[in-house]
Amino acid sequence: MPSMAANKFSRNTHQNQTKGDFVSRKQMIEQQRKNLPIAAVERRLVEEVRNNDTLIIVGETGSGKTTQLPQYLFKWGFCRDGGIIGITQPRRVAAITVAKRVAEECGIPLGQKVGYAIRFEDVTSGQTKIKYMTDGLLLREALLDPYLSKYSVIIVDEAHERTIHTDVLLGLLKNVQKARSKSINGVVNTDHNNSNNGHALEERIDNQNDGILKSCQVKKYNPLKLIIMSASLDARVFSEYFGGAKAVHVQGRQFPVDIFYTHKPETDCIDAALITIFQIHLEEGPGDVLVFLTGQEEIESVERLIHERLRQLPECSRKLLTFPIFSSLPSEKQMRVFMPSPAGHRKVILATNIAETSVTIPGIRYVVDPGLVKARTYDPKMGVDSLIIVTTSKAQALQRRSRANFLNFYSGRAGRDGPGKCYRLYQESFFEKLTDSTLPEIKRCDLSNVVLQLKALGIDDVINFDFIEKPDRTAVVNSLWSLYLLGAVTEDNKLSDVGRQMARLPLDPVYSKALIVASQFGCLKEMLICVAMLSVESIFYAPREKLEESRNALKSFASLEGDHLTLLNVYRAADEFFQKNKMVHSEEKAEKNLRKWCKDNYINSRSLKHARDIHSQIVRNVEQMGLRITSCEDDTLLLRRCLAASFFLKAAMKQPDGAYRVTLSGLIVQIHPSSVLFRAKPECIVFNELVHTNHSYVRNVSRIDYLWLVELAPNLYAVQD
DNA sequence: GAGCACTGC
Repeated sequence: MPSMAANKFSRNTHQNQTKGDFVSRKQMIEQQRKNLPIAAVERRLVEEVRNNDTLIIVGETGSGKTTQLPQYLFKWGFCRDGGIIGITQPRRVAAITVAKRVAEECGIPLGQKVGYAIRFEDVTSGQTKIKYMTDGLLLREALLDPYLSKYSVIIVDEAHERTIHTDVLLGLLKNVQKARSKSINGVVNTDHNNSNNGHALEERIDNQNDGILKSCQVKKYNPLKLIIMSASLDARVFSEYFGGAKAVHVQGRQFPVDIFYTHKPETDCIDAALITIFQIHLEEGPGDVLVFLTGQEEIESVERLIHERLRQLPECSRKLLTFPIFSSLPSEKQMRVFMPSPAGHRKVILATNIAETSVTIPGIRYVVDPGLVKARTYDPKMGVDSLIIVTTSKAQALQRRSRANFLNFYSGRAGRDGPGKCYRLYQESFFEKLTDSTLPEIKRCDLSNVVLQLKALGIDDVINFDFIEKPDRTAVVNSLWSLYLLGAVTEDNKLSDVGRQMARLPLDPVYSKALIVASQFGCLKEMLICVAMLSVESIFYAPREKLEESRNALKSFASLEGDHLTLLNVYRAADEFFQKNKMVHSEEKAEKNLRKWCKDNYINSRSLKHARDIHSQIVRNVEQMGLRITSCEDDTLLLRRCLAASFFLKAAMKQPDGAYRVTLSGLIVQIHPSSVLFRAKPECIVFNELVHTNHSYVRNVSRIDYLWLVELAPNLYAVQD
């Protein structure tokens, strides 16, 4: 009996136990590594990397490419000249968990040879040779070290996801690679076809610091090896982008999943999902169910309907438990999906696409996929974000199917308990019509930050930048225009000194500018808090069943002057509570009490923590920039004038019918119901977010005086007749 | 009267 053996074992001395565990664990890891599909092609892969400056690796999930390839490259000498192997991930959790696993495989503590770096957390050291990080972080590093000189190999993982960071990074790396190989050959590129950006990088280094270029000519950077890893159905896009780079395929290993389609099109997705859930529950063998829904509202109504129908079933068939999960759900409630179901019970997890990649839930055998997703789109002309429900791509459908990882969890062996099952609530012919992959993010979001970053990297001609896929031209032009209005670029489209300062801050350009404006107004202390709070997801948490309580809690922080001052009040109250606690308790205990305080006040503690982290980071940033952090104390009028001076691009005037007209675009909008000004309806407002859902809503709103706009942004505003 | 998912020296 395994459990008895374990008991006996634990009675051994501590030393023996550790040693015994260590040896067996080590052997187990060795065995697992050898069994990975990628292990069979180690030598070949290393040869391909040696022979190709850029290599595309297409590996299905379960191939082991993310954990193994960096170790192979290290073993075969790709760090010999002191270079580092950098591996980028689109998500923080992935960077952390993979780094931990690789350190364990190497049998060394994390942060030595193997480490990771993400925002707010750097677990690397001088010895680190294999560094996992987020792609956004590598972009930031490039601002300080345009040649990315410490890396000998950069691996861009999950490139098929085509996040905005990945796309910008690919363009940048292409330039860096070109510039570094030129530094060796000492040859000026005469290839006019594509020389624009490579030159830009050199010119920038020329202009900025002769020392760097000289040292680079002397030092002669090693060529940069680039590896693009993708699980894409189609490697051609990457290969063509990198001048016909070689692509190799690595086999994956997935647990078998049977796919079922409907016979006819479904008109009511919620109803179809419910029927499927109960069909699985009543007719199928053990295993939990994962249902993909579009948002919180849909999740909550499906949950209600499941409970209603359960009550109509006989007692013995009611052993079904529901667990919602979506991003704004507080962490402790999110965690519930990981609890094993009580004996004899089946779990149904109702999830948004958070469960597609970000959260891996063990024990799922059945996936229900209605084929829909709520996605963000952006209208560059109006500056409006929209959340619309669209069909998934084929790649998304495959990803959802792969979440049926039941066997992985219970036995680690395929085949023993039969395959997983994926129920697609549409017809097979419908699947064939889906697009291969999701529209890259760069085609559907505001680009002012991307444009600012590229300019800070010395790429002035952003419109002609060699993107893997060009963003909408008007989106780039409009970003340039708003950066010009913010004073970040000059009339001849060059980065200004203010723009260079703004680019150093890890914030939306409008918020970076607000800090600079606030330092002139003497309210930087307050603006640092506002901007940190505006940079995170919703601070307030209002569960449907406790709407009244949460509304009362909000009242104690609410300011009649607007959401910005309300957010400031929340931050100050939380900070005061925390500081008082720290005087009598340990830091850890104080943090725990703060989480409790958040819960009592219907505040999302994860969001608040994030805001506090951002706050301390940008405080350091502005100090380095030499800005003085002065406070306006209780002069909220001054602070609101500063908000007007900072957010003048997003102002709106009340109309006779109570709606608002956005001053620059003419768009008619409503104040979002979550705003403290929802009922007050002041004459003139500034706001930070414009999202179209059922209506066009503005969020994070403050009351201002129209005359302030005339005074503080005279180029755009005149006295009204 | 309402909130897809990520990310930043």
